[in-house]
Amino acid sequence: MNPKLRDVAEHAGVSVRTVSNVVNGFRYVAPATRERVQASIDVLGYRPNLAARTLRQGRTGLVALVIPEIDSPYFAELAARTVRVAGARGLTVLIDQTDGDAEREKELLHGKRSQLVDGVLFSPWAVAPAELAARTDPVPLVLLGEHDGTAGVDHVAIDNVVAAREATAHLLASGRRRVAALGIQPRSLNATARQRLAGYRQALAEAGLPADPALEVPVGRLHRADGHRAMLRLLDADHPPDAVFCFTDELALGALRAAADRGVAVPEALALVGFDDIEDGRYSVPALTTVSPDKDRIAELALDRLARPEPAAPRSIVAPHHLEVRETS
Amino acid sequence: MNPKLRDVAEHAGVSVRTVSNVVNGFRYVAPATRERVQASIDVLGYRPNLAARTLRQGRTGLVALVIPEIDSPYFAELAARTVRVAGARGLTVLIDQTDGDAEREKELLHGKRSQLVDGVLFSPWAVAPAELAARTDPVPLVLLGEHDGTAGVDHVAIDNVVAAREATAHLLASGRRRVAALGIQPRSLNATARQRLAGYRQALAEAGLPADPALEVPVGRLHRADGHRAMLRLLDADHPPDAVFCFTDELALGALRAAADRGVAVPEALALVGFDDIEDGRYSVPALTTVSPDKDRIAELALDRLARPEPAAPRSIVAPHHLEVRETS
DNA sequence: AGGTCAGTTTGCAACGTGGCATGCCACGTT
DNA sequence: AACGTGGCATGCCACGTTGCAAACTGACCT
Repeated sequence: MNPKLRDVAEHAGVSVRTVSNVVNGFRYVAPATRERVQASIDVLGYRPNLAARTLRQGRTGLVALVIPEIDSPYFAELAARTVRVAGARGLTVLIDQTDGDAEREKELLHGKRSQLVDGVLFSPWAVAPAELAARTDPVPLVLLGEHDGTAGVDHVAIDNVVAAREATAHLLASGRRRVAALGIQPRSLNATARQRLAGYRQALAEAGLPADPALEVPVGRLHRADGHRAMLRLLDADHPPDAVFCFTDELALGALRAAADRGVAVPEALALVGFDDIEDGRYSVPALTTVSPDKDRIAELALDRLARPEPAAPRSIVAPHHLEVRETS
Repeated sequence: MNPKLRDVAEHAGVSVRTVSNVVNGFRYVAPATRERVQASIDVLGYRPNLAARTLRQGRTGLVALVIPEIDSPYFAELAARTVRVAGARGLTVLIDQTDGDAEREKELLHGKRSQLVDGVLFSPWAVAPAELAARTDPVPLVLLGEHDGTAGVDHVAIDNVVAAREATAHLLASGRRRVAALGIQPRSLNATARQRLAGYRQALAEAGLPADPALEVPVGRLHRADGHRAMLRLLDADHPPDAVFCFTDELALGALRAAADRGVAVPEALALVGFDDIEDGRYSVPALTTVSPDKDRIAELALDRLARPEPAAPRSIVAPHHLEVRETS
């Protein structure tokens, strides 16, 4: 059994309360006492029991990060930054992986981790806005990435519509005329994909181009395999595009591989823009042009929001982004 | 304030203990009672306080996963699998990121998370074996990937020496004669790098080739940028290699990019083998030949080991791996 | 009738900690 | 001499839960 305050107290010949005072750096402890108690702590190897402390003071120092998949590079990078920022603030991050499963998301939304965490950073995939609005769990929640605006919930995200418009406009500016959008989620409530599609269409409209349904390409999920498959189909079809705006870098990397499979030169015959600025895209051949969200800022803003002392009115916070032009465009 | 057992008990007109029995699925609760209590739970929105539960029963249901960087794809993939396997066993994973910092690793090793977690999965980077041996913290620990064998600690890893030998032999089998090893960690205690180097040398020796110090290439860390930099130097030097065994896929992807920068054809003029089988390598152009550790198995074995009821004698468990031959060799 | 037993419900105590209020002492002030 | 003050140490209690053991019920058996 681990030593407890009682054991330390007996060893040092003081009361339990005094040991607690030493542990918590209470002001009025005589230096001699403090020293003696500290010595006992060291000798016995005492460590505060976090469960008891938590029970007593009602806070855990834990934050849940709920994401679809930790091994998707964008989420991995976001998680890494979140853990780092949280650590600097004395918080520990606990990861929940939903695999995009609506049931799992619902559970977590409605407090499956309640009482265990001081806050939840939630990156939804499948869950409906109504579900968010119906939330009664008192633990603070900040939505990451989803930005649909209907539910009265805090969220932090970049402006997906603007970013998508910029990315598409960038492709159009280089003279491309058949620009596809790859990453549409037909059966999903995913707001992000919808916003990126909207931005894409805006850019086309501004360039006086009609939206061509054949160029709005749906995918199952947003992985390399999906991008690869979809791109092969596009390239094998009658009128292949001369550029593709991919809703994620993973899709784009899959598409890039498909172009290589078909011997299509990138960027000469086919330009690509991705989204997320994952590390992989910097070293792909050719290197991937992409929309780069400021992930550090997202993590900081989200944790700021969680740390607010009292329940404030829900806010939408927009994180910065920029277009990182590399070799695929 | 959240409702507690007391509140539910009053609402349902039963004792606190009975509510607890319902919550925990205790056998001997009359169906009618159970139903009534459940109704009260639903009405009040009761959720068990995990801190109190933890305090009472001494277990938290949390497992710490201590890794250098969550956004390194290998660790991201390992983390994803760990979270999944843990979830299936009713455990939650908490991520600690050390950034390879020895101090941070030491803290965590010696129980910074003690009392908060039921076990620690530890993937060390900088920490010395002596530090491991000196560990007194009673929380079960399983080492991942490090396999130096001196410290009396559980660990799970693939056989790095054999894997490295196979990878190198594979390159030699295709007629390559100047095979470099990329990923040596000169200033680090990292056992993994040493084992992979040993395997590489074994393969050379078996082929009757001398070890050439110029072909044993050190790097700072194991990222794409390091592989890129080191490969550029190799290619720009007098006698560039005709094959490279990279100690991680990330290094290999950086090297691949360097080859593209210098117009060196892969695999014709330069063959590459990586290590880790990360998703990126499947979609790179050309796709990366790599040593594939069975990450699912590693996660399972490690959690098995953590779950052992009583302190057993420390064991080294070897997880399976295989060589995944793709296009770079 | 008394005994046994499975099923059901309950009260008490304890997990280890920190908030609170209070006690105690030495010293300086009125 | 009485009083006030600041520094220091302490005891009691509650946080919400579950283990334990006991108690009660009715049915069934001897």
